[in-house]
Amino acid sequence: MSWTDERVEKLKTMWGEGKSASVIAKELGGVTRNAVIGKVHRLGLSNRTTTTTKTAAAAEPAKAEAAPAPKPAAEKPKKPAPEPKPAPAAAATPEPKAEPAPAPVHIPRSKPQLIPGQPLPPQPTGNEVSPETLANIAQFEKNAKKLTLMQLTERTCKWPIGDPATDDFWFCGHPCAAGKPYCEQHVSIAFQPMSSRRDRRASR
DNA sequence: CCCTGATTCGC
DNA sequence: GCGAATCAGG
Repeated sequence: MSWTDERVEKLKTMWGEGKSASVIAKELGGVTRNAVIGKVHRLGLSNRTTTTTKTAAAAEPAKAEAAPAPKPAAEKPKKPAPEPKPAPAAAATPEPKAEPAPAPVHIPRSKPQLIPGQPLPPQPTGNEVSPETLANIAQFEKNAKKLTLMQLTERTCKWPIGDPATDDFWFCGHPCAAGKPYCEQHVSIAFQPMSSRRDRRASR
């Protein structure tokens, strides 16, 4: 696959829309995310006010060019227009920038609601758990992996620990069973068939 | 571990 | 010019 005009244009458009390189690559097909990024750089439409690195921007303080554009007198009467390039991509970006994800985080210990029929509302219900188990969990959480939201995957326990309003907050991060959102420890207190709560007393 | 973009360098 | 490999941040 080569960079035809159409493909380049699509690349420009999508990049302008803030799509990630991998998404663009997938969309275009036949190219990798690296190819897309490489092309983006070659096209000169790099920084998009996005995340990551910025080492280049930071490491660019000592670059004071003395001769930006001397252009004294008529040299090349090729174009009377001083600025033929209005940079449409940048200009056509209203940038509403609405935060889509405020904090879809659930609070572990304060949700007495428990619907048995629900397929996957594994909301960590504040079920009454045996003190031992609770202490167990507490100890367990103390040496959790303390993963950040970014680091969570399908295989990491997504049990929130601490106060989301403070920096004293992280996710368990222990490996979780296939399909389960939490590790075994947290699964055990996450969904309790509520019948077990009654049984628990009987078993003691 | 997963993702992001940035940079390098052989082709 | 191209893009895989690598780097670096989150």
